Amino acid sequence: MSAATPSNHPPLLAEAPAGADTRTRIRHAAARLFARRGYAGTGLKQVATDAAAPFGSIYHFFPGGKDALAEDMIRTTGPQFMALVLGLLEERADPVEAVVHAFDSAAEELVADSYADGCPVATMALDVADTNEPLRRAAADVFAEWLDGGTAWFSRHVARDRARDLALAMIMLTEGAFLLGRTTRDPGPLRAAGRTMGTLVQSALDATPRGPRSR
Amino acid sequence: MSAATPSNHPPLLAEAPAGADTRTRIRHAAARLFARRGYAGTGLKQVATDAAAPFGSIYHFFPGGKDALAEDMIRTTGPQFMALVLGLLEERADPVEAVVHAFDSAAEELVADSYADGCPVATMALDVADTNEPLRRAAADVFAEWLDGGTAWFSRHVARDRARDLALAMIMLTEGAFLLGRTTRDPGPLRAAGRTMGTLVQSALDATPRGPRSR
DNA sequence: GTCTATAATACGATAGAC
DNA sequence: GTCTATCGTATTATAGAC
Repeated sequence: MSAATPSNHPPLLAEAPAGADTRTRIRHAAARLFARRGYAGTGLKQVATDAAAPFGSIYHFFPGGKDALAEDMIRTTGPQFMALVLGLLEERADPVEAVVHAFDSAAEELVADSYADGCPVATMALDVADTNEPLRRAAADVFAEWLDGGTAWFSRHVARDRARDLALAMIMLTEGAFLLGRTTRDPGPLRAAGRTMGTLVQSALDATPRGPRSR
Repeated sequence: MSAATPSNHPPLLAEAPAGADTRTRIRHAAARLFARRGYAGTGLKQVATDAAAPFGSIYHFFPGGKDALAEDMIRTTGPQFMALVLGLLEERADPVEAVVHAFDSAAEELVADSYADGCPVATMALDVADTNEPLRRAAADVFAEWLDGGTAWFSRHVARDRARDLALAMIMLTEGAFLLGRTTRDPGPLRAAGRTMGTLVQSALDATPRGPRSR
């Protein structure tokens, strides 16, 4: 029923659409660069170049400068990334198959884009965790939303406290798998993370003998 | 038997010893800054300042400049970090208790250092994965060593293919937990990762009815 | 070996013409 | 709103005195 689109994944970090306006082009270029090169490693000059926009336009649309652009990027790509994962989970009805499938799909995409794009907020989060409090909070808010959303999803199958731990494990395994996958240029970690999540979901299901929600 | 030292953890990213020579002071200062602020976010001038060393000494001891310093940092702190984790695992005889205890200890340390220090190579790895091939390879080598070491450790209790997946899960959960913990300023993810690893090890043990090694 | 001065370049940010 | 020129200030790296 819900297994609709097989794999027409949203671009997420793709270039801006053809006739996009300047502001949109800047946002897309910044998202790509921040995700791939980190906060300090991204220069606004290159953002303007990649966006085919004049340098001054960055400060016209984002008066807060680099920090405003970075916070906008974290708060927009964060929810998009969660929506993408939740969409993959919906492609399989069985929860064990769903998590395995989601990670397998992520593994395919990582290979497809030459190991360039993983989690759009992880690099930024580590870069700013100790140096930029507003950006750290933005990343923390994103992770908190992910945890809520993941807990809600797993709560359809297991008790809430177990669902929360499953959601946490899902986020941590995703982040760790992308870190290893991008660094070693190997989709294996993502697939292994899928197998691991399958085991964890199965264990939680086994410990939840009744119907979907126990309360 | 092996449960010797309770928690006298090595410093890892601490300042250089009192009478340390210039080269050692530079290495320690660079390790701290690279781990906390990332590759592009770390300036060699500040490395010299923190090391209480003249700026030119950096290029005297590390003719390769910033890249040489960074690669040295990755290849030295990487094995140190694995040794620290393996040491924590040795503090409990039962493998399930061992992984739970290791993550609980890591959670304590993260709080103790005000959420500053997590994995010393993760931030660097994400920063350079797409921009600096030699450093990316250095980080990949470190992760490969961790995987081998972790597989060997879990192979004492379960079959080798299961041990490898457990080691992968341990690395990924560790990285994900430090990412979430540092970003949200919460030791909860590390403790949750410990519970999750405990579940996984128990599942693997249940599937390995015979003695320690099945082959 | 230790330390300083400086070169060459890139950065974020701003001013101001159009 | 679009675009360019420029201001300070960082950066990495080097040259050279001591």
